[in-house]
Amino acid sequence: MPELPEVETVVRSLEQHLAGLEITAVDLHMPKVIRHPRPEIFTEEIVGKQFLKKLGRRGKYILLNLTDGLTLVVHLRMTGRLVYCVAETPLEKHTHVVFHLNNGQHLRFTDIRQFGRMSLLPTNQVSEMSGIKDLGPEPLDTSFTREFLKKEFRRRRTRVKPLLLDQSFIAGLGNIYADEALFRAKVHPERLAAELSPREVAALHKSIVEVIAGGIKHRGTTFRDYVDGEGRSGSFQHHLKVYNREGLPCSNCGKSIERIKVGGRSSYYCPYCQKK
DNA sequence: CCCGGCGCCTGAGGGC
DNA sequence: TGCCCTCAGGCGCCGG
Repeated sequence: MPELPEVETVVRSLEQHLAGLEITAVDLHMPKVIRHPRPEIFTEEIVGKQFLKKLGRRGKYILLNLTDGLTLVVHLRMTGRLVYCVAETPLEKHTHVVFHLNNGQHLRFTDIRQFGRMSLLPTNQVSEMSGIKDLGPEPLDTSFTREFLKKEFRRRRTRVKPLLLDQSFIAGLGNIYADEALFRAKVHPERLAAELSPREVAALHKSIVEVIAGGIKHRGTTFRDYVDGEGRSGSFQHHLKVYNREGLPCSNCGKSIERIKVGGRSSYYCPYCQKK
């Protein structure tokens, strides 16, 4: 389930391969993944364009910048993969889009669950795209300050876990990194955001930044589906303290990690270290 | 504003 | 070398 660190890793790994390459043809095996424009127009417009040196990311959205002022926006959702590979690589099952490149290689989009989507639009319209327009600050941006978190938490009437998953509040956190950040800050996922102490908010701010930076440093978390732009797994799963660790001992106190539903999502936490 | 629930999908894993 | 059911969770959408 690609979250900010996974998406950032994909972008960085693709950047070094795609710069300057031209898209010569597109095989569209699953037209519904193209959200905009209509599939036929999509192919027509993207063929002949080259990837720029600098690709981008906003929240969990991959921004593949192209010549002629266009950007290919890709969201991997749950099981999507965007991988650069030699053309001879056997077509993996669930390969929905193949971009042929002028060096004979491929950029392939595969997605078991078919939730992932892509759009082609003018670069200057990306920030206004639905899904991107309302994103909150990037956790690693200078705009994501302790004061921002304090101010926003104070006026929200919701529990802290769903708030961390709300992309219009902070961009890029998903279930894994939200649970890890809460554990490291010793905050119970069901606590009301407005009721956190200044000390807790400060700790949570710090732990969000640390856990996201740690995820990027270890090239993402791979449980099953996630790989980077070269098909390589990440290793942050070895550094997780609570996520997917139900019944295992807490690294801090030794008590058993528990799983509850908060806002309809699994939340892993330590009932001793993260008191309600 | 805020919440819960559904739909989209496939495959893994548990119970029997 | 089964079968059925639940669940995994990102996001858009809908209704209360």
